[in-house]
Amino acid sequence: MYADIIVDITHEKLDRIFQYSIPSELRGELSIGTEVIVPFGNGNREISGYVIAFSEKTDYPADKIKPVLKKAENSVAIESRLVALAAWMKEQYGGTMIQALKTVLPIKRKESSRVKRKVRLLLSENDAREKLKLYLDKNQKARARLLAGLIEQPEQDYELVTKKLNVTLAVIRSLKEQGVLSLESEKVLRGSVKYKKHGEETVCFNAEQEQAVSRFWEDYSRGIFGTYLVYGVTGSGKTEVYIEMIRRVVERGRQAIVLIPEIALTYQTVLRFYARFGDRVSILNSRMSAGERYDQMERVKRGEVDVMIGPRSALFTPFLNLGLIVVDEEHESTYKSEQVPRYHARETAIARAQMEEASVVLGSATPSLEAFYRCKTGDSVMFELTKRAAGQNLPVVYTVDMREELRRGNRSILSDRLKEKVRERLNKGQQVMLFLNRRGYAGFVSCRSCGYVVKCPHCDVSLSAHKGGRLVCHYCGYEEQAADTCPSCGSACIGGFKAGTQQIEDIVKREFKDASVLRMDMDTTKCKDSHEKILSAFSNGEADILIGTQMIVKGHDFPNVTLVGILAADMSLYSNDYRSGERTFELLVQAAGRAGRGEVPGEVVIQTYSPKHYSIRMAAEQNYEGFYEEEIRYRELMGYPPVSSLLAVLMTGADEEYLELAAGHLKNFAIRADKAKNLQIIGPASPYVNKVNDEYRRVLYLKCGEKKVLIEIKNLMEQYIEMNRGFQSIKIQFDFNPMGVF
DNA sequence: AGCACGCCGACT
DNA sequence: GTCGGCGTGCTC
Repeated sequence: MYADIIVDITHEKLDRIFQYSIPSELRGELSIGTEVIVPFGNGNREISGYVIAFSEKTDYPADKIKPVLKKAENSVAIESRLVALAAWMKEQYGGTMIQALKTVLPIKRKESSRVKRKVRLLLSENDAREKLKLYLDKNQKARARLLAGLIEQPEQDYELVTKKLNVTLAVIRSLKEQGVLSLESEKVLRGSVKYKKHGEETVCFNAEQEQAVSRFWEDYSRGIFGTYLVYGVTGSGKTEVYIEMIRRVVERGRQAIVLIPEIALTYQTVLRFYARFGDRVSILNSRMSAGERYDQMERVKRGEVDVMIGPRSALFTPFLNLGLIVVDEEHESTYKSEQVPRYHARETAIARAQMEEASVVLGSATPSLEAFYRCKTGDSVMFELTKRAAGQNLPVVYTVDMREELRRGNRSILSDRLKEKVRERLNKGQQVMLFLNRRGYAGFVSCRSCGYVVKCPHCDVSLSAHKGGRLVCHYCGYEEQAADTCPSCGSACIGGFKAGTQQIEDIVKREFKDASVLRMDMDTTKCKDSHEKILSAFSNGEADILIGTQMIVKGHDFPNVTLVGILAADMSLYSNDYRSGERTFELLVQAAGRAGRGEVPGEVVIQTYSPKHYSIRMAAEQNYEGFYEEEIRYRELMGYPPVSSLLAVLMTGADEEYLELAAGHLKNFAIRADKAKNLQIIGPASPYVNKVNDEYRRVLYLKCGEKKVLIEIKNLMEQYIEMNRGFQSIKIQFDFNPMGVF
């Protein structure tokens, strides 16, 4: 009997099974998922690993097999179920088993995992240059390379240095001994949020809520663990429904996970859970340190927690008897991981629930096409909540055709109707929200004479103009000062183009001189709590108008907001992204939902250049089903998810020509591997953003009606990539049903 | 990742 | 010849 072990080191070459013999004293002690200490390599360094399977036979020479040393101390007995889930994720989303395990396993290293290693030059520039000369004379190439790199940029990340300059730890060490550089590690620790305990509330359910809970409970009691979609407009009391379902599940001695998009945005929701379940609730937060997360997981394992609330990663809470997973605001794109494995929390929640005999409840006011499609095909049961709990009415929506405005000679970003409405509200002492769709599009700087656009030297994106003449790259943070004349033709006609939130702030301030204005976007919320501060300032009535991007439309009720203006509703509509219609609809409905949350009925003004587009029309009518019908027809026609499956293969490399070549080879391989010829292969194409951080990118799309086929092809491609050394200098990632096109 | 091994230019 | 830097390959 041998134990198949995955060694806990992040490196692709070690991402495979190593077999160890099991000494007699450990027999029966080990199970799948146990963390163990094993001897490894020459000199038998002791490292940790996870048992992922047991096998009777081995292909490896028996005399070379070493025994497992012991179980890891304070070994987090990670549930074998989580290892199984990791295996499922690896299969579904690609990547290595190690990567999958790392996303699934509780964080065990107390603080050290948050440590970042940095290399810093200790010499002055002159001394360094002298030293560099010395190295070059001695023909010490690696040292010279490293030093030259450090002269350019005296402080760098360890990983960056080793990769970019292609030097090994040995080189860095010897330079350290010579006093040329220092290798330091930075610890990052942050405080947690404290939650107050509240008294219990009594809740009365309306008929729809009652029906949802009882239908769910009927199934649950009979041992039917299904997937449900709570489709309810904002303010229809979804949270109460979740809480009641969880209460019943917890009463049966099982635990529940509640996934929410971002903790800060649903602070009020969290408080409600806290009020109901007290300290049996634990909260995971993206701002928490590894140590704090670890403590939470320890509490979970000691059985002190019944309900875990948190973002995507909370899905992997090691509950022993998981009974229910709630995915709130299920349509949110933050549920899709941007790192390998690029899993979707909704799909993964459903998979985990099936493995552990638990139910899944999805909730949204604007369900994802995927979730709604599941209901149509009978894979999920839908509960509809149509009544706003407090009995408020839906807002009145006006659509303004901006082409018409232009024809009438209004060249402002604000339509006459919106201006008039804003003034009306200001006179009444009510608040207004102005919402700008997407920041990235606006504010780029171009030359009106020759058309030159100022771009980031490291990424293929235009720089955005900020206050004080700074030009900033939103991808890598690069900054430069804006030039007075065009660097290409010398013309003075160079300047900012279109409007970002900053420009709109200026325009609004000019238009409504007596109103106080707050702005909320990526720049004003960089600081830790600034997000909360701006929202609470607005909530307290410290400003009349709030201007912002996506982030102002989610969470937080502002009872005094009676007008919402959507400035450029179609800004994201005509990118060639297959989800743009869905995203536009979602945003518009959510933004409109901000109006009239108090007693005064709300109004919404949607400014658009394409008032006939179904996303905008249906959003104005608040008609989800109408939108769904149109959108699903389009997805069907084009073979996009959820009707078909789409696999994006992302390739990144520093050498563009070589990347192109490799991408072509991979495409040809896919064509050959697709024996039944039921695959549609598109590309390799240059993504919209062609270069990030000096690395070029290419993308290949594979479409197929059957997901199984795509997964098989993905597995074959992974093998092919591993076998051929030509792919070594290229990073390849798989992304199933990506959140957009690249 | 980390360690040993072996190649190759530089220097006693 | 030998010393030391640096790339390469292996780890059950």
